[in-house]
Parts: sequence; structure tokens; C-alpha cells
Amino acid sequence: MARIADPQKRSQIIAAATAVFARKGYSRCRIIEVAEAAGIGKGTIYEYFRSKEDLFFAVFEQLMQETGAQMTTAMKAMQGPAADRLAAVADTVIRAWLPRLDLYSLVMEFWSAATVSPSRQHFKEAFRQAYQHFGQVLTTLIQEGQVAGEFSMEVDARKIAAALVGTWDALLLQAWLNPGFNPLNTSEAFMEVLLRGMRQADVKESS
Amino acid sequence: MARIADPQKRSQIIAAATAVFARKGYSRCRIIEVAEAAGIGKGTIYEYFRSKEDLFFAVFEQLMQETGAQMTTAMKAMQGPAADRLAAVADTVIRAWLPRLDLYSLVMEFWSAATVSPSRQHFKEAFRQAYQHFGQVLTTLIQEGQVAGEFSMEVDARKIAAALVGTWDALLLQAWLNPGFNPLNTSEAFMEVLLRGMRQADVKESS
DNA sequence: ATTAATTGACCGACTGGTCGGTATTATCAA
DNA sequence: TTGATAATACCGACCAGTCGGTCAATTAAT
Repeated sequence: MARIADPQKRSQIIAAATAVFARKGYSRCRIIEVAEAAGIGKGTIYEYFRSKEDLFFAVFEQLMQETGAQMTTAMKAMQGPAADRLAAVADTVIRAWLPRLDLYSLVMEFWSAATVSPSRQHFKEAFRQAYQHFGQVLTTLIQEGQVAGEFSMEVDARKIAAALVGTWDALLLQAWLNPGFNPLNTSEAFMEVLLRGMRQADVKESS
Repeated sequence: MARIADPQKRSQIIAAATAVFARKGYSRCRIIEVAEAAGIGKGTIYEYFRSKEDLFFAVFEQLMQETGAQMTTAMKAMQGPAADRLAAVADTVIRAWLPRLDLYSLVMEFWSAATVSPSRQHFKEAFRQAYQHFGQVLTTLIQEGQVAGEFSMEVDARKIAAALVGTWDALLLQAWLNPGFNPLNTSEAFMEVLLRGMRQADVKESS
């Protein structure tokens, strides 16, 4: 059990586990494989993690945190009109994940864990928070654009933000499914049309 | 092995398997549970399916096919301007899936299978085709709108279509994560903005 | 009676987690 | 400095339980 204070080895294990879980999935990944990948004995893993599932969740947490931090940093560096920043966020998100399509299987496994794992509530809640947080950031960005007069006040910032998050997700998914698919191009074209729709001043009542 | 020709029993097994796989996920689902849910003996399943994985793929195929057929039917019944039909598709897709969020875990498992299962290529290819097919249908719809003069010719129909598919996906995902989330509202608001952007006549060259 | 369909007890391969024992490092007395 | 002792970190053989798949026996159908 995790009573040893050697962060070095702990992250070493998480790194190894990330690779193996990504390659083989949770069920097919044997603890012994993680141990071998980390260059340690199997028993040692249980000095740092209560169980296989505990280790899996640690991998999840780490990846979520990394991603969040990365996004926050990137967004802080952005400048200019809200429309440009929004387009830039799209670009950044996709560029950040595109070279890491190998981690996509891991994300799938996390989603799966959020639905069927005994600790699904942990996973589900973490996902919910991540979506909410990211949605909040985008919402704020859109609202800034509205205040600045770039976007119509009729646009429901929160709703557009919620929809956008998923769009990028799905573009990456298609890139992963189909190597010929270019998510950057697609996102660019899509954002251009969407932003045009948001700029419109005279949006009617929604229904 | 599947040398017995009783489609009745075959779909009976698939139906039972769908429920159990959805509830417990692939790994945690025991064949005996499927048998019990179907009201038959465990051995009988192996008369109809080569293996657990084979059964899982059958469940996948069936769900994909049902969904596709459903969509095609719904779209054929649609009339009026392309913009309205596009909005209606969004509505239909979401309404079709919303009451079946219990199947979402199954979809997650399928994605997961597409990345790590020994037969991942089967799953992946099926997903690719589904996305492609659906994207194609949407593309055609958008192009019709362009021909009819509803949408700007500058809009890249294929790219918008690709992005849209994912948007709906993600709205459902958020609905599943967060019971307070209303995907229908959100989709409606989003489509309104997007369609407005597409209607614009003077879209610049996309760089 | 003969064939076909169904069954579930049984098999054995597999794996997460444990634990007794070993290796390594720290502490400290001489 | 060194040797002894203790504490900590590590290891992997082992165990106990699990579960997909098989097949001999049973039942149903013709």
C-alpha cells in the first residue's frame, strides 16, 4: 500500500502503466506487464497502488490534469479579438491531441470505465467536471466577444460552448478512424462558418 | 458453432446480450449471465456464436444497423428547405438516442473494442463506414441547400457535415454525464447559429 | 429409432493480489 | 571507519478464485 514516499517511482509506474493500458486496454493489460515495462517487480506496484483499478484511476487523473494544465496555459497566452481566440483554441486543442492519437484508446477506456467500472462514479464525476470546466472557459470567451460587440447578444454562449467541445472531440475521433481525414482543415472551415453565424447582429428569437 | 438455423433464437440471444453487455460491460459480463437472461443454457450460445467476442460483435452490428436504418427512414420522410431538414435531423438524432442512454455504455465499449480488442479492425472499420455514410448523407443535404440557393456556395459541405456528426455525439455525451443538461435545447440554439453562418452569401475564401 | 438440439458439469488456462524472504539503505555504537 | 542492527524497499513464487469454452449426457423432434 502506498505508504512509501518515492514520487520518482510512483510516476515511473504511472508512465509505464499509461503505455501498457493504452496499448492493450484495461482488461487485457496484466499487472506483470506494467511491472516489466517499469523495470520493477510486480509486488512493488502494490506498494504504491492499492489495486489495478487504483492504478488505472491514477493514470486517468494524471492525464486529465496534464491536459487541463496544458489548455489553461495555452489560453492565457492568447490575445486579440474573441473570434480569433476561439479559432485559436480549436486549433490548439486539435494540435495538442493530434500527435497523441496513441492515447485515444486510453480515453476510450476511461469512458468505458465511467460506465461500467465499479468505481465508475469517480470517472464519471471527473469527466463531468472536465467538460464543465472547459465549457465554462469557452463560455467566458464567447461572452467576452459579446461584450466587445463582436458577437450577437442573442447567441447563447453556454450552449454554443457545450456543443463546440464535442465537435473537436469528434474531429479527432474521425482523424483516428480515418488517416486521410484532416481535422485541422475541417475545424478551420467549420469555425469560420460558426463564427460568421455568431457575428450576425439580427438573430431571431430561438423558436 | 453456428450450424443451427434458428434466427429466432439467435436474435433472442443478441437481445439478452445487448442488455447484459450494456449493464456490465464486456469484460464483466459472464456468458452464463447472457444465457440466463435469454432463458437458455450456456452451451446453446456456442451453437450460435463462435465465441464471446463473436457475440459482442454481433450485438455491435445489430445496433449499428438498426440505427442506420432508423436514420435513413427518418430522413426520407423529411421535407421542406434544406436548412429545416438539417435542423430536423439534429432533432431526430438526439431524440432517437436520448431515451436510450442506457445503451451509451455499450457504445463506449464498442469504441474501446475498436482500439484494443483482437478484432479491433472489424470494429474500427465498421465505425469508419458509419461515420462516412452518415457524413455523406449530411453532405448531400447541405449541397442540396447550396443548389437551392439557401446556403453559400463557399461552405464546404463535407467539412461541416463531418463536424456536425460529432457535435450531436457530444451533446448526448453531456446529457449522459449531467442529467441537468438539455441536449435538445442546446442543439437547437447551436444549429440556429450555424445555419445562419451557412446562409451568409459573402463568405471569404477559407484562406 | 434416429437425428437434432440443448444443457450444465467440468476443465484448465489465466491473473490479481499476498506474503515470506531478500536486498538495500540508514542508524549508530565502538 | 567499520561492523552490527534495524528499517525500509523490493521481489516473485504462490494461492485462490474466475470464467470461456467443451462435450458427454439428456431431451425433444421427426
